[in-house]
Amino acid sequence: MAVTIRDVAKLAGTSATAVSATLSGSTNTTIRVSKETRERIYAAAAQLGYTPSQIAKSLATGKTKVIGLVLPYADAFVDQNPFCSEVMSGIMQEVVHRQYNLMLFTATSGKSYDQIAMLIDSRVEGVLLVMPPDDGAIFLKCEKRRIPYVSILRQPHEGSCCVNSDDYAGGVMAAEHLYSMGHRSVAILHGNDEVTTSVPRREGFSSVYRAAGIEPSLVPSGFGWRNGARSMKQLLDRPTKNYPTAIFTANDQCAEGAMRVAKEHGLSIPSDLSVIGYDDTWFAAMTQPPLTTVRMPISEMGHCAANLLIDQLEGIQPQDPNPVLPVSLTIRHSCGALAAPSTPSWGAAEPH
Amino acid sequence: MAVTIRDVAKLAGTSATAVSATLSGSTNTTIRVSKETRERIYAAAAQLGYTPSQIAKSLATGKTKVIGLVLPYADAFVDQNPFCSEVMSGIMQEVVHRQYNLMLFTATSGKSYDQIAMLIDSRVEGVLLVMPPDDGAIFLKCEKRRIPYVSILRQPHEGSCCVNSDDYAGGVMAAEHLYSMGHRSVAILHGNDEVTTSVPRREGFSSVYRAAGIEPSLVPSGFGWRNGARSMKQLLDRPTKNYPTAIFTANDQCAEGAMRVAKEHGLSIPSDLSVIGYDDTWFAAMTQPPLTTVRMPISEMGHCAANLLIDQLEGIQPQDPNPVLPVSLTIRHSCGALAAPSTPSWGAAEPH
DNA sequence: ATGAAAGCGCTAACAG
DNA sequence: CTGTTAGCGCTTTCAT
Repeated sequence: MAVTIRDVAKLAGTSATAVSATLSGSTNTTIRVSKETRERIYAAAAQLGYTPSQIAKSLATGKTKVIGLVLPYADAFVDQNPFCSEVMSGIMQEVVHRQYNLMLFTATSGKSYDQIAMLIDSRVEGVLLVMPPDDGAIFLKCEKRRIPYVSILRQPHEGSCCVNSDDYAGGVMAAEHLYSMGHRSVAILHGNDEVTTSVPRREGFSSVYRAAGIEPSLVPSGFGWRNGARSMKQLLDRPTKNYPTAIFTANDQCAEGAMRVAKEHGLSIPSDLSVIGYDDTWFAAMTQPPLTTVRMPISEMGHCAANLLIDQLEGIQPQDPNPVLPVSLTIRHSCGALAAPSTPSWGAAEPH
Repeated sequence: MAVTIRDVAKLAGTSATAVSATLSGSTNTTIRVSKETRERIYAAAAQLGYTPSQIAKSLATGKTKVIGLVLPYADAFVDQNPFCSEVMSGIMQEVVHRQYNLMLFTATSGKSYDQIAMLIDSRVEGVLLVMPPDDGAIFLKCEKRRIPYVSILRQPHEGSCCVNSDDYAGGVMAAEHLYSMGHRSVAILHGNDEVTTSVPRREGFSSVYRAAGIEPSLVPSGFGWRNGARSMKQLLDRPTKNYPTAIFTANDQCAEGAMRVAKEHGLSIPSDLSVIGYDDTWFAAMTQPPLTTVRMPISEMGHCAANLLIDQLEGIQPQDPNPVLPVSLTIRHSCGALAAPSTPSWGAAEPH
């Protein structure tokens, strides 16, 4: 069928071994081939249009050069959020750079994250897990089969790498920004606690306000725009004097939903209400007004995770098994200084 | 190392052949095993925690059950457009449903679409090509190596499947919608001609207006919001009487850019300007006002392409090698009837 | 109904 | 420097 290493060897008048050593570029062999035979081998290979069978190579070496990427499936998160594309993009960069391949596993509507575990087989040397469920069956599988894995967005666990960004610092940054602009009555539209990022973000945010004796108002929300819209409606159902002057949202989509409702309600942003998002995916620049948001280094996290995993596969000890990447603040136009410090009409801080 | 078929055979007191036949579920063998041995095999396999080596299986059978997905890389298109996520999602659905696996190949910033061709090897039984360059080296490679492929968004070519949606009809729908609302002076912010969808869309659109003796004004634009913004600025540089009352844009992002500029310029949408987008990704519902847009059945196209490819791999002749999926119109709030038919102040049709 | 043996295409010891 | 030999783990005739 296909042209094999032996066909090449025959044409070049040499052995399969020589061809293998020459063409596979494996360094650690004792095999050496003279320049001349090498030339003949190249020529023969070219003439025959030889392409090595990665499968046979994998079977022989036990290495596949393939890593698996497991993506979650949670409607709003995956479907309406550029997050996954962006991590994937970061991962891809690194994967091609280090000469690996990516195999994709997604929890589609039919299959849950755990069912995917079943699909991971010997073809995959290691896996990248994005937002894995904390108690996922997938971990057991990987451990039993001794498949290394690196998680993205997961609480650090003993004996495995987890790549995160500094959510607490992100919350702090957001709070400091709002506080410095004079906002004293603020609300947090936060994601649910199962998502690892939710708690530290709101803790970081709250810590700043608490230091000033203010307790931000907590509004359960989520990572889709509908969540933001719903939460904003709740906020607007309060008596006017309890309106916050600024809100810190679960992510950019949530911010959009909240802003939309606020605008429909006649508030203008940022003069009546400041809104700060989270993530800073491309979408953040698309809102109206463009969103001031905490930038999570998403593609960098992808890079980092891929690197960590491949290092592990190649026996390199990771410097830091649980890197926490820094976040930053991207200032656009959704936050503004409080209209006039003399007019605290919009509401006062909610006492603890 | 790993537990093999022979370990299972030994424990079950039978041969590798029997185990293979039992566990691989291959139908077309002459091998039969009695219920009893089968039981013992299952038990042994379970006890040992046996998992078959797909690699060895692939080497033996010549089938890998893996298809490759090749994604393009064009900044605005991939980075700021949910299109890729949505096709991928459609593809994944079908791929897992038909028990295949997906291997990802992306043109990252470093590698062009054609360089990716080099990476496609025997591990992949077939490939899915999204928006391939029309003269891509990848086609030659696939043909030489006899790897079946199916393209998404490519002009139909002899001897290969191309999945498209009905761009011409999409243009017609958009035009009819605007025309029926009274718009007589319209502009098309179109994508560049290299992208296969661009021409039929604007042809379909124009055909409707031409039938009424009106030639839409053509403004070169593109698939990113910046393109839309730039084109809108150009439009606004015209003398006021030449302003169109409605525009048909390259896609939803382009529409957003155009709307933003229009709004900044003091126009309100849709009362001063109607805007119609294309694609209807989730983003279309996020704009302000929410966008009326032509819905391209993106994930369906993914489904369709995956199906076509897998059919081919399994020797099933495709009904239609070049399916054209229907589009539809999603009406939101960016288009409105012309203010008053008696006030054609905004401009008149541009004569051909 | 079952097993032995011969590969799939490649790599890696080991001998020359 | 180079070739021979023996697998990697599975499937598949072909005998039994």
